[in-house]
Amino acid sequence: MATSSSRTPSSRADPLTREVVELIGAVVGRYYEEYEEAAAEHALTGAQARVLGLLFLEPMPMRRIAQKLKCEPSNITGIVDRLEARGLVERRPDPADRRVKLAAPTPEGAEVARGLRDSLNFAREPLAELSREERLSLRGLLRRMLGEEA
Amino acid sequence: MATSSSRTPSSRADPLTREVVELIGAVVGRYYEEYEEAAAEHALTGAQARVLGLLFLEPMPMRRIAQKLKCEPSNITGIVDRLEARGLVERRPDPADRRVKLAAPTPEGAEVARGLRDSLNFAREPLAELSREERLSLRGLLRRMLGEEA
DNA sequence: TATTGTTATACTCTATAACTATA
DNA sequence: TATAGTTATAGAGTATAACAATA
Repeated sequence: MATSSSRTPSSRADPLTREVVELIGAVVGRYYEEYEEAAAEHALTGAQARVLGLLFLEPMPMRRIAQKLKCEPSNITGIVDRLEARGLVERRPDPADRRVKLAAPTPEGAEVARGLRDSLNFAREPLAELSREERLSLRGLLRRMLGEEA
Repeated sequence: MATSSSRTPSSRADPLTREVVELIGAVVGRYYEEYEEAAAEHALTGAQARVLGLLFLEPMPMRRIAQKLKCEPSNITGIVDRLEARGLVERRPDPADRRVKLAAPTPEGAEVARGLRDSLNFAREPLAELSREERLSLRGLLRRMLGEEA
């Protein structure tokens, strides 16, 4: 299905779409960069920061972290190990199923997660260029792009 | 300058800005995911695909690749090694400075880079939700966000 | 002396496969 | 037997430090 889907014009997108894709790429690069910097300020790797941020929203089983991050469950073991060694996350037993371990942020972990989130909000410099009206417009367009999942 | 910039309100951004930041985060996650998938379809890692895409735009010295990707120059050696081993990139001497090695895509590398770019354009599904007018609007907003660099 | 690219080293992230303890 | 989490392993990306060749 990925190979020969009948028509595959050499220029797949009109210039406008192509340019918008490029601009999104630029935003992605910038966002990613700032996210990594914010994580590093707390001596965390990007992956560790993402896991901590996820658990800050809601404690969950190891397996579900892997699903959210779209990686193999075996990777989560090490990431949570390192977060746990730093006292930012803890593993709790699940009363309902003794196979399951629920990962949850410690109070200190929650504090770091808040700091991370705020750094990121603070690192929203690009948005400062936009007026309130423009941000409303951007919000609408991004919501449309992302469909109903957001 | 990163530590104590006087006022640091606990809620740094208004709800609208905060939501837009979240939406951008969602777009970033989606874009990144699709980029990695497109790279994997060509049996490339994300980093390899980024280097190849960069060289496709313009051959450049190893050092400059590192600057563009914001990583240490020593990392580029290995990435280019692997691309070169696959015949996608070659190292050329710089006539002007014999310390410098210019990395450039081979014809096959250029073809793969084109395929990658087109996959990415094709993976613009989210944009399909928007009308031409909306895409124009989005382009304007993204340009504003990114300042004059885009 | 300073710079370019490389090597050596150590750590993290990643996927795969095999293991354990539960269910 | 199936599932949750782990361990073991190997490959790749990353930063740091030291090195050779060239400027």
